[in-house]
Amino acid sequence: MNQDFLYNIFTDKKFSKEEQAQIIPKFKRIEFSKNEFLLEEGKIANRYFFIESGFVRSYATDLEGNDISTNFYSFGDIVIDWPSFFLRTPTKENIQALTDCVCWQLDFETFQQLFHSIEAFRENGRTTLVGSYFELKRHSISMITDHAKDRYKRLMREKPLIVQHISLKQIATYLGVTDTSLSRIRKEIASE
Amino acid sequence: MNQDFLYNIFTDKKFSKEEQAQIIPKFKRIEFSKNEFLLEEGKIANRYFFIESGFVRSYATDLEGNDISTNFYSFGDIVIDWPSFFLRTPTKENIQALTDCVCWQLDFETFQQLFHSIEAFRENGRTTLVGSYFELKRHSISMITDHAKDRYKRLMREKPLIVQHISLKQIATYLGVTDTSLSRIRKEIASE
DNA sequence: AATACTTCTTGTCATATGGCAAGAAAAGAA
DNA sequence: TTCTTTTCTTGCCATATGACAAGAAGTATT
Repeated sequence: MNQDFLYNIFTDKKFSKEEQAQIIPKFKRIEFSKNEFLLEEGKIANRYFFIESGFVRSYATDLEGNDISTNFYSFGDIVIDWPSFFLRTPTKENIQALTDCVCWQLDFETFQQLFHSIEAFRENGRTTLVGSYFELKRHSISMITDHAKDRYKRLMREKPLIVQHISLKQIATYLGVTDTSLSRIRKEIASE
Repeated sequence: MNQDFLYNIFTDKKFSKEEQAQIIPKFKRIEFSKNEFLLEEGKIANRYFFIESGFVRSYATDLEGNDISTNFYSFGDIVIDWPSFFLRTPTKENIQALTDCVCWQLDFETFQQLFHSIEAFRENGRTTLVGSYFELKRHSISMITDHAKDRYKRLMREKPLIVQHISLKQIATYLGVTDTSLSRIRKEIASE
């Protein structure tokens, strides 16, 4: 039950000792086995997580039943379905452990209590959400302006751990290409 | 200086009379002429707006200097660069009036004061931000799963005003196609 | 080690969309 | 109105990427 991990999320720089003492003990350690779901499509996200170890993927399912990776998560990342968590609506995504994981979770009700009572906590939460928004927009613009190869190169540069640990097919849907194409792209890059 | 418009944004359902009285007078009416910028790349967004009338577009500029529409705004919409406004960083987008506009603006400092003092205001703000996130994700997934023609049809269905008032070129970059392609798509749809 | 299963690679061919350029149409300026 | 500029359409050809299928490589299971 070592909470050191959480002290690196809610750091001294942003939170007073008292605030840390109010926030950190509210998180509950939870383990997921490989392939287990952190959240399933259709359910309301009643909690969110920080990942201490392991890899996680979120994905949406299109009309033909193909899944599209929407994000990958690893050490230190927050895993949350923002719309479902805050709008209290059924999620459209699945979030699944790709490996065994250790996470720290907080439920919605506790979140609300902290959010409305601790200014630093809500500033921090807002910053995190806006950070996710920013990343999503970058990805979205990249889908328009960049070719598949450049998108893959950027992913390699910015999230090398993902590229190393996640299967080609799952990365391909994240980049908006087929696994066939991504395999060819990898080949080209290897011979550059 | 008729504030009826703002009472439809901060409705009775979500805000008490007292809260409305604290919030609404803080907004300042402002007009923009066609082509005027509400925000320019490189600057920090120190305010945001609600549009009472007119059309607005936000766009990013890629490496070759082409602009990519990231969003369109009309009556009742909030116009804000979330990352720049909240992270206090220079924006990467331009936001420009496509027609003469009437807006209501709130500056960051005033926003902060309201955000931290009125619970309903911050719940509302959070909801709005998450709504934007959700829309962005839908658009992003649509870029991967749908063909250009379907993306255009959806835009026609969901934002008919945009399709009617915004130029083909600007819609094209939003949909991630060339103006040439969009012109052909329109032709096909017309003959269906 | 042998079997089954999933993931990755590679070939062939198809197709959605891009690039470029020339007009046509529409909008704005004089 | 006339002139100018911008926006939109259309033709021709190029190309990035998809679809499908077969095999290879890797991983898991017994």
